[in-house]
Amino acid sequence: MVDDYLESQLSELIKSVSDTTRRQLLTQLCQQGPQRVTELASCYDMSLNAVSKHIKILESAQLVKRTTYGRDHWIEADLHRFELIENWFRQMKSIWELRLEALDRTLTGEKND
Amino acid sequence: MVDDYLESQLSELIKSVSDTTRRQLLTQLCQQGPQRVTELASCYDMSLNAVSKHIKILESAQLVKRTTYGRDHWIEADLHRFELIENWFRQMKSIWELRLEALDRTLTGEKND
DNA sequence: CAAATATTCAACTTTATGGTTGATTAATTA
DNA sequence: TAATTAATCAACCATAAAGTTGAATATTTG
Repeated sequence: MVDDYLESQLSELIKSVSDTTRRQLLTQLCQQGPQRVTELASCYDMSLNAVSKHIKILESAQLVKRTTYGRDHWIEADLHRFELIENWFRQMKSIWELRLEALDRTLTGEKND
Repeated sequence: MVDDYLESQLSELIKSVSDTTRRQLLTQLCQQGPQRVTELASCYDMSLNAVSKHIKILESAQLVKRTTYGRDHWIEADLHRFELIENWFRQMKSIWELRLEALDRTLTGEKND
């Protein structure tokens, strides 16, 4: 009964932002706007290839999009997909809080009898 | 200038919810309240040990807490730490949206000159 | 056209992750 | 007290993840 597709989408999305470098890349892109791969890479203490891979991971999670002009690839943040994750968190918290409130009512003693 | 401690806390938290089984465990705990390890494990198609490990991961991310009575360990969801993740998402989205709005103003043509 | 540049692809290494089984520890119950 | 039960620990395995280097592929520029 659990939506496997949503579940795996959620896993991919969450994993993609679980890495510090990728979170930094996203921050950088949100703050400074679209940038080329080499530009992005210059900020990190790792090979261009490593950064290129991180970008591909963000891309396949649909958190960035790529536009290619000749040999230059422009990478741009696209946080629409954040909604999926945020919904999950919101939903979890509401279930959790509901139980706590119900428990609280029980402990305080139901007034209705 | 980046807070390394916060960063690694965030990574640990996000990683801990990036796994489907752990998300399911959390859901189960939020919906049904505290449960023992064996009870929890009975719902999954994997060994008790595997589930026990998942619980430990959630525990060290401080998303569940454990209370021991004799040989029974009661596990309870505790989503207070969600705030950290939610703050990050909120902050990212606001940076992203700010840039988009600024860009939009630019394209529409600044009225101020 | 040759050299330089931007990027990815491929192969490899190391370490982390998610799972297993078998043994151990501690608490309960018959 | 012996057997059962709840849970972890330890060692292991397979796969995934994060990084490296070197080569390949386009595109641009001198």
